[in-house]
Amino acid sequence: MPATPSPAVEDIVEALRARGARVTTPRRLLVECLVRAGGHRTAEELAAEVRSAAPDVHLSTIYRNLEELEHLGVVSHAHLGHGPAMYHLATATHAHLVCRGCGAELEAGPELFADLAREAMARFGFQVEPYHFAVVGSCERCRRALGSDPVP
Amino acid sequence: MPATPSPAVEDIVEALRARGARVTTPRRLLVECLVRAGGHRTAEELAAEVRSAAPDVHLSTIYRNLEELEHLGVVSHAHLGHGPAMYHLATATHAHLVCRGCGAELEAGPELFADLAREAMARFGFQVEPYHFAVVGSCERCRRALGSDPVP
DNA sequence: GTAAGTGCAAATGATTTGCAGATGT
DNA sequence: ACATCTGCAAATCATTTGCACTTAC
Repeated sequence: MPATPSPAVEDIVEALRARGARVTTPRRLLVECLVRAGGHRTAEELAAEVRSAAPDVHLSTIYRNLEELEHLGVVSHAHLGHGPAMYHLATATHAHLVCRGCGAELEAGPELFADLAREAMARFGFQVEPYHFAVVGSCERCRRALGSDPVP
Repeated sequence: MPATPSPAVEDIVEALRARGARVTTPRRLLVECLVRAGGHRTAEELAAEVRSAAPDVHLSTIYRNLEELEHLGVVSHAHLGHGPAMYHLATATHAHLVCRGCGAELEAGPELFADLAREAMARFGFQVEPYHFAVVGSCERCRRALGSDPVP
């Protein structure tokens, strides 16, 4: 009973079918969750959301489908810290600044990495994808709280 | 029987003692390994090296000591991919570019992140430590091999 | 002597895998 | 029909923790 089948959902389902993959209930529900979520979710969170519509869907099914969708290029995942990976639509890709002190996450667009990307390409022929891992550091508040780092 | 007690080892051992920590055999051996290694090592690799001198040292002891040394500021660790964490002396800190295709690692100095760091500070008051996670991307060879990415 | 450190075994958390049965096409 | 998917249980991998025993100081 999902109210409004988002257009994006149909596009993705279509891509799955085109690939010869089958469109099953758990798979469709997962895609709907990802589209509805917008931002990033852990596999466990996605499983919980999917289960609210189909209680028997197993975590391993979520992982298998996320992997499938990742191969398809529809989904990607990022590691924001020591916890579980975060999954999101490839279209919602963005970099993260994560504070080591309080865990706060800041989102940043690709511009932040423009210079880094250019340098890496010029010096190493290396094409940066700055989205897979977070950039760790400390936010203003935490630096003040600790007071240990004399800001350069 | 370690041949030449590196000066750095003694400095670190001294710092441990100053902190009230005890200087045990596994601890001293671990510090020696880290100094000798220069580059990064997994906990498992360090355990293997330590065991060649003291066979009963347990992995958990290695982890506990790495944590201790990290609190002391002597050691830090980085995540270069989906495998285990890499540990190294804090003085040997550097950023990594890891190729998603072939796993090749390139080391880069802090200059690569100068612009990113400045921007993050200016825009978010966020102090970047670009060493905890690798920067993922693809090296020239892999991009050519796949041929899929028309380089911009 | 005594608290910090150690070895071991068992727990944890995230993710993966093998397999028998269910299901989309 | 038949391969693909799924649910489940068990395995794996990196890391952590509880506990009784050692050891540095």
